[in-house]
Amino acid sequence: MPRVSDMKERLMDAAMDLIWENSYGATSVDAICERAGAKKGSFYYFFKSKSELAAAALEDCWNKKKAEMDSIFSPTVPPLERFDRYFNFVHDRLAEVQKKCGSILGCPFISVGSEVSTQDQIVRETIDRIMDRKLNYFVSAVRDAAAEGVIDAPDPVAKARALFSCYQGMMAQARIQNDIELLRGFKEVAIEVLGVKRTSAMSSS
Amino acid sequence: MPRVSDMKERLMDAAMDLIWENSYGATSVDAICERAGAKKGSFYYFFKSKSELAAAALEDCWNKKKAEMDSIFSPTVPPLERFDRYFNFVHDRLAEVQKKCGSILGCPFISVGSEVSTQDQIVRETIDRIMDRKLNYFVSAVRDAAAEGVIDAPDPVAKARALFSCYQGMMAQARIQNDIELLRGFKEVAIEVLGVKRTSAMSSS
DNA sequence: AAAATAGTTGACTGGTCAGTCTATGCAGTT
DNA sequence: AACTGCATAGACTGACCAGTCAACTATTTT
Repeated sequence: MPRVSDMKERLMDAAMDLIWENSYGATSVDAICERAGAKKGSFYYFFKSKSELAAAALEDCWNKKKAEMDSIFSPTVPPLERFDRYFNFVHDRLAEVQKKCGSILGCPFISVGSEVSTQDQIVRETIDRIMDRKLNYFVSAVRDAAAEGVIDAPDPVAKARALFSCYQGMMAQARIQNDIELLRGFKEVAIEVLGVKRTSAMSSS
Repeated sequence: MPRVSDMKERLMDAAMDLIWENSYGATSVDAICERAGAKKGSFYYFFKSKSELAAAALEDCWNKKKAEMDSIFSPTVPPLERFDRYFNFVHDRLAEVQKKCGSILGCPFISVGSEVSTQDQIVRETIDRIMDRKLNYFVSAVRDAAAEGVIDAPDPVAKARALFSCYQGMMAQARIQNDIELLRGFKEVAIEVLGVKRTSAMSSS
């Protein structure tokens, strides 16, 4: 086999960075190439359009996060503690990114999804799929919590979806207001949304 | 005084329609002009940039909604019923828009806000202000509900914000999935987030 | 070393973008 | 009829946009 290249990776990473920080519409192919150190030709050698690259970049971004998600939402961890760990993890990650770029960027899937949903079916469907996979971690945790009797959840999917939406909403607001403090108190909101019984609160880290 | 023109209004309406249906980035000044039946010269006679028009259009959109909000959230209405009416109102409105344009568009402030927050301070601040005013309706209702004893709310602002985020998150998801059904069951979520006491549920319309 | 595969280069195209400018129309005032 | 303030017209600019293409380079296989 001839030489191998990491350019495809670099293009996806560059795209993800720029799209997350700015937006899909405000990110040009030229800008992506510049950041990746690629020329136009290379871009269109690996991807047949900007929208296909965006879909690939989002998918790739998810795949990189997946291992961490599996660890945080491991069935060996008590279900409510999974949420606790997850919210802390996201908070720390956003704070870290803020140091680099000066802004709270929130969840890229929600931002980009809202932006392109009516215009770009490829990207829309990719995000739809990713969000669904993300939701499933919540569903399992809610189910396990109900099985342990720490919450009541006659409809675990509905309850998981409620918590999920709530979290996504908070992140969108945090991005708009550029204020991470909104996410700080999310654990209390989660307890209320889940309807955690008074005897079995989450750890108070 | 010479002739009066409704062109400024028409430009704002056209901009709002296009931006809500597509996105800020995907909406060109030319497209706005075409829909408003205006020429470039008129556009730049009334607004000094695209971003200033967007801010004006969003502000104008809010002002048009304000009267309806005042009526829905009137202090003469029992506090929990205010939420009930509001969620129904938004649901019906989104369903109506869907008939015209084929998509569930969600909340324009959240979508546009997430899109432009890191790039356009004028628009960002406008949306920030609007969201805050919107939140205040929630805060008053939560306070009134607490005063009546139908919920416990040691921190009414936090509770209102939690419900608000939750609702915004659901709308963002409804847009991405193009599915209004997500909003149908929001009343039950609201009851849980607010922690409504079992004796005082919302009306079951 | 020749061939084949995998990746790179950068000039180029044609269209669209936000924004500018000068000329013009239209109504009420003097 | 001339003046004045508001509003419209639409051609124009130069930057930038996504995407194309034919020539080129580097590595491995035969």
